[in-house]
Amino acid sequence: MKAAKKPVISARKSPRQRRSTQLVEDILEAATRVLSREGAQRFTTARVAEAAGVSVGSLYQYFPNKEAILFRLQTDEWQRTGELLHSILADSSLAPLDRLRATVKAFFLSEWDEASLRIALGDAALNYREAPEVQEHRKAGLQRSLRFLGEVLPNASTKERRFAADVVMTTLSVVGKKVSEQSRSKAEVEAWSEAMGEMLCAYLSRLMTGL
Amino acid sequence: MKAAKKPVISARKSPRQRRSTQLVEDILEAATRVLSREGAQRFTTARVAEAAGVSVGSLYQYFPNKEAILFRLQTDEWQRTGELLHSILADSSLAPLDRLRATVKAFFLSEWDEASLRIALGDAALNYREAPEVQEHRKAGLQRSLRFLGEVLPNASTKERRFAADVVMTTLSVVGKKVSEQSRSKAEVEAWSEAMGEMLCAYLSRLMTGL
DNA sequence: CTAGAATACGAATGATTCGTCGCATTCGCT
DNA sequence: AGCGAATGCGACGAATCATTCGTATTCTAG
Repeated sequence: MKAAKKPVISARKSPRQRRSTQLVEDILEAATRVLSREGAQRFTTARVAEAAGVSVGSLYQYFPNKEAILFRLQTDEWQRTGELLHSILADSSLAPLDRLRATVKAFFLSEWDEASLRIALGDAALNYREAPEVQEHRKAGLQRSLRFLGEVLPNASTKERRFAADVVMTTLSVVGKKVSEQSRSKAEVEAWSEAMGEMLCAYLSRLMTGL
Repeated sequence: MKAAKKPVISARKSPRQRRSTQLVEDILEAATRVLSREGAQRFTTARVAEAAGVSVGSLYQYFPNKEAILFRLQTDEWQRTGELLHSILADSSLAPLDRLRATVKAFFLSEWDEASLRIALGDAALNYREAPEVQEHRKAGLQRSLRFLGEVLPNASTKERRFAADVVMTTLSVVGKKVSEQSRSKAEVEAWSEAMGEMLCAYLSRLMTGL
């Protein structure tokens, strides 16, 4: 794979007047619609602009390129899901492993009911896979799950906990994605979420006793 | 996602003379090189043809379109890996769960040492995700793993075994892909393969006792 | 009210790519 | 050798896109 030119992914300039603020919102909303309805392949600046009732030129006033729009959508999505999951994982009214099960279920259902958007976002992510911004978000997500693992594996070293967190979170996200990709019924998704919940709990249980 | 025009993925015509047989081989070999070196994004018929020392026109004599070449590469890959994994999973000189561990390890290492090709093939797969041919291969792979699950879960119903096989195989393949995507050292990949081996074994063990 | 800044527009540009078609060359066979 | 079929060629048409830039419109401060 040859080195590609470095992509700019951050925003171009901030809106200063009210109309332009609205314009950026319109663009993001339209981008979501286009992405979810047409798929990553057909996500083009022209289509987004049209769906937003805005001209391409205006779009480029606030986003340096197409990827920036996609990355923004992805970031917002990560934000939302991250908060959802973390709130469940931190809820101390349940036993730790039950929290994990609940988290898995919530995640799978959330992926499921926005499947077309999530799938398209995933497809689009190929374009900025190696961007440092992505690594940042990944690390941040891992960080947040570390508190939970401290609870479950109090005797493990930090390194071991980091690794376990990585394994659990990666498995969760990647299987969740795959499952929602194969458009299944809600019942099937729930069955999968239970299976994965059990699998992850079984793994952690083994680590708990085995360390 | 709007419906796209149906893609033709099978071969166009079979070579009849020796030179054309050679030509097809050259094309496939070149396609592998291009895909692995340039990535899915830059995989174009022109580049493949040039790398093969062949004209685009000739290429289109034997492949109806670009996807057909990619799908052929993917199929060959599946064939090889499928056989590798199945041979390990069926080797009765080891305890079942140890066979599973060995399978996981073999799979992860195999993904790892051809990472750039596997990644690019995965990226390219977006274009024919829903093609029936893909489902076929998926089903076939699942089928082969069922014998193993019969050994491990003799008391489970066929339905339960099918589901468990799906869960295990999906998790395996999808995590393996992700891990090799984040170009890691061989040692890291081995650590992951052990972790996933343990995770899958822990899951199956729980099913064995829980049913 | 008005000037100048901010914003919006969208046609034009340049780059890529897929797949085809008419013609040239080579092969296999008698 | 010589004929018809198979094979190989690569310029070309058509399509799609990302991004820019000159111009028009709208806002805001004074």
